Amino acid sequence: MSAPAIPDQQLRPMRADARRNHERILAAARELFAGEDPGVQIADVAARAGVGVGTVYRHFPDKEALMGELVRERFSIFNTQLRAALGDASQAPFAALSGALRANAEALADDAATRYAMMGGGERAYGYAAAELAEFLSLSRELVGRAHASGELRPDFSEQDVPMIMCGVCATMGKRDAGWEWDRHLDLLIDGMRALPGA
Amino acid sequence: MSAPAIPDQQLRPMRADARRNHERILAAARELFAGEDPGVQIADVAARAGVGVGTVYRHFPDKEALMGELVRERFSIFNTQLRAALGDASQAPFAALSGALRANAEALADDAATRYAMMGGGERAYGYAAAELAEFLSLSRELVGRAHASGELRPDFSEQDVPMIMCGVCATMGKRDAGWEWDRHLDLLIDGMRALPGA
DNA sequence: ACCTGAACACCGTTCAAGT
DNA sequence: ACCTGAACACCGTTCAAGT
Repeated sequence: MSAPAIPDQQLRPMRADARRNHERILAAARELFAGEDPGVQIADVAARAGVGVGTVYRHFPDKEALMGELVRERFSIFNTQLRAALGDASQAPFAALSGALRANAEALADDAATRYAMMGGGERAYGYAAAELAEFLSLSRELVGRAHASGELRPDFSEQDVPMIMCGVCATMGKRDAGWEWDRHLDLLIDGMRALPGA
Repeated sequence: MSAPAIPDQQLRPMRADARRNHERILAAARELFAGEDPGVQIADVAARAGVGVGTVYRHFPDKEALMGELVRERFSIFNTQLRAALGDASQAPFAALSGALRANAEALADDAATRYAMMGGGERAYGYAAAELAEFLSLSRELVGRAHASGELRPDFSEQDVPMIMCGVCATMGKRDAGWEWDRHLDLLIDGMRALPGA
């Protein structure tokens, strides 16, 4: 067996300097991916992190893996939000679902680096987040099921529509001079999710 | 003055062989961009078109310009569709707007190459389509205005929301194993666009 | 006028040498 | 164990030579 793809997840703890470098590389990637320049290079990330390029490749097998780690961490935070919505008994089921969508969208709107990774990392970047994606769908399924049971959600809405909505809204965030607002985009979608009053 | 960015639009007509090469390059790009491989190279496009790489660069100043031309042609077709919707007196205004959205989305769903150009061409690719984008917004404004006048459209909907919706739906098309359907995405948005019955 | 493709420049990735 | 950065490979782009 070769080294794990993401040393962060390996069984034995990393040496102190390696752990520090790992965090510095991720922090540098977040700073640079969030910037204006769409052509961020691994050498830039290494320089910003204060390490050699080889060290970046020791921690992340390729550029997509570095982006994939940002995606993975973001879905982990999404899942925390979905669990909070499931655990909050004070909200009606539809409000819990739509509120979780909005909270996740707001977090993503503030995180240009992860949007960069999500939009530009290719399919393989999502592969690194497979476990978190499966958990995301599972939690979505529970929230959607409750909202169906309460009759507030349109009958044909499925848990797959939760990531679909996040993907669509994410694509419209942070476009310069586009002239639109992502939160109104989400308003349209959430209103479209409601069960028809007469049905 | 240097040569125009897109020879297709220059004042004097191209020589017959140049025109044929121009079309062959675009056809090759469409075929390759629509394929599975996300890393299409200019050398691949040139080989498929049966020309040298220098010929590709003679017709398109860089890779983004080649993608931009696909975006430009697509918005030109979008505009034809919007004009048809405006000219069809048999439809109610909301149906004309939502029908045009759906027709354009269906066309885009069948055109993976242009989706590739739209998602991966960067902001500059849209610069090549500036005139068509302005026309798209102008036509959208008229369709949206009519639907507001008839009271069927939610009051805060603006013409900027038309490209926003197209962008969001486009981002969810053609994802392998994503488990969702773009046409249901559009259903949600169109239902969210309706004015509230009680308002 | 336009075409060609070898040459150049740039950037992702590797790996031999170092600590 | 981990780090470094020169070297390599690949691909976008240019340009001198050709038709």
